[in-house]
Amino acid sequence: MEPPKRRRSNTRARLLEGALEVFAERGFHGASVEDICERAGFTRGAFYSNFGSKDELVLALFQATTDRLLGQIEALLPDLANQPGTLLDAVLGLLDETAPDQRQWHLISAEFTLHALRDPEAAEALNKQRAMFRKSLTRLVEQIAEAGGLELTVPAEQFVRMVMALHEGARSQSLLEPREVPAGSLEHTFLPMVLEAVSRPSR
Amino acid sequence: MEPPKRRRSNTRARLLEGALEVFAERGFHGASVEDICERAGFTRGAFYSNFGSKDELVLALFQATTDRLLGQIEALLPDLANQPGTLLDAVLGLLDETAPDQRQWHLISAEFTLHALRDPEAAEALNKQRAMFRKSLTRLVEQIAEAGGLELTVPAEQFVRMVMALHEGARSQSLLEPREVPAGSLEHTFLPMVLEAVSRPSR
DNA sequence: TGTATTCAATACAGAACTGTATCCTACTCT
DNA sequence: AGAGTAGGATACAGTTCTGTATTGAATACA
Repeated sequence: MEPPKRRRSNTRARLLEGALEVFAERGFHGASVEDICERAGFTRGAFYSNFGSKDELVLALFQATTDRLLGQIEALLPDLANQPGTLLDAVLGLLDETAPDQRQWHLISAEFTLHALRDPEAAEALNKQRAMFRKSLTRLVEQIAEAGGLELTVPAEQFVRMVMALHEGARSQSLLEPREVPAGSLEHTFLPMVLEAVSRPSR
Repeated sequence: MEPPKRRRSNTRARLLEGALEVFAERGFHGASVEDICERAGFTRGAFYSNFGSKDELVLALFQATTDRLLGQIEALLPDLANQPGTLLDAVLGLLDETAPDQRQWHLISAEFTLHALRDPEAAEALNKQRAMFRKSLTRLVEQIAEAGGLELTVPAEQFVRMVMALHEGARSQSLLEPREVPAGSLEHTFLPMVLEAVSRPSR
């Protein structure tokens, strides 16, 4: 058998993964601890040996996704900043590649957001995560703009907020009506216009 | 005492109202039938005398909000279409005035959407409601554009989809960070640019 | 005025869920 | 090889929730 530490952390990881799936399927309240354990191939004994409560699991899961997000950004940023392609390709690429499974990620993300809108502590955690993500995107925008000889007429962060807002709303529509709103269609139609409107050649 | 029919429908209305509040506070799964009854000032007897189950209540509540929305739109459209103001003022005005309590409406709306993303039947109902709302907005846009001598270079419905997506994402940010993102700020900053980009004087 | 009916309250049965306490198994370390 | 330990399974207690069945009160109607 495996050494115990690796075994334990593996169990924990599988429980977190199971929680991600089950939360996406049924929501936080709708998913029972037993559902999660079953999905991960364990019983509640394993769960309470790794987490103090369901609430604690939610926090841990949030932290885990935050860490994963951070790691992915660090891995992707250098490529996107230097490699060819337009500013928007880079920004939308980062948004998409950090959410490999669009549907699951959106469900979890919406669930977290809803939770945060009701719980100030969760809101703080979520806002920190979003601020971090936004900052990465903002820097990416600034770098590419400068490299391309462009100057923005609004703060880059404001522009990024707008992109994130549109992306979130558009994803919701795409998931609800995949035929009518193909993924990314709204972004690709309108964001070039916005970028055009807020940028000019730097002197 | 009241005549029984009025009494009954009043009870039903109060239960729906209570459900709206409690759902907004705790979410669908988090709110128990008893919570809802207590909020409305009744016991579960009243509830099961008016609704067959919690699921049925959710459907009824959705239908009720849909009806309310429809009524409000009909009341507002004539004013907005004819009275002065820009196209964007009219569109954003309609979006805002149909959601008097931004926070509660967003919570309920997000909850419904999440529900619909997991339940095809709910998705169909939600899509119908959204289609109706979108159609009203689209016609409003078309009317005002024509009256103002403007021509859109993209389908009006596509433009409206984009406005709705941005509005939804922006509202989420505003509720999470009211100080950093005042309500409506993203829309008012960027939508004029988009409109400028997709419209031209009609020949 | 008396009877029937409607609506909501109360009492209750059954299910599901959380969290705890105990036990068992497999690995570690000497 | 044998003792100790950690991780996970099993069994259980207590709570909470949904939904039903019954009861009581107020109104309509004859």
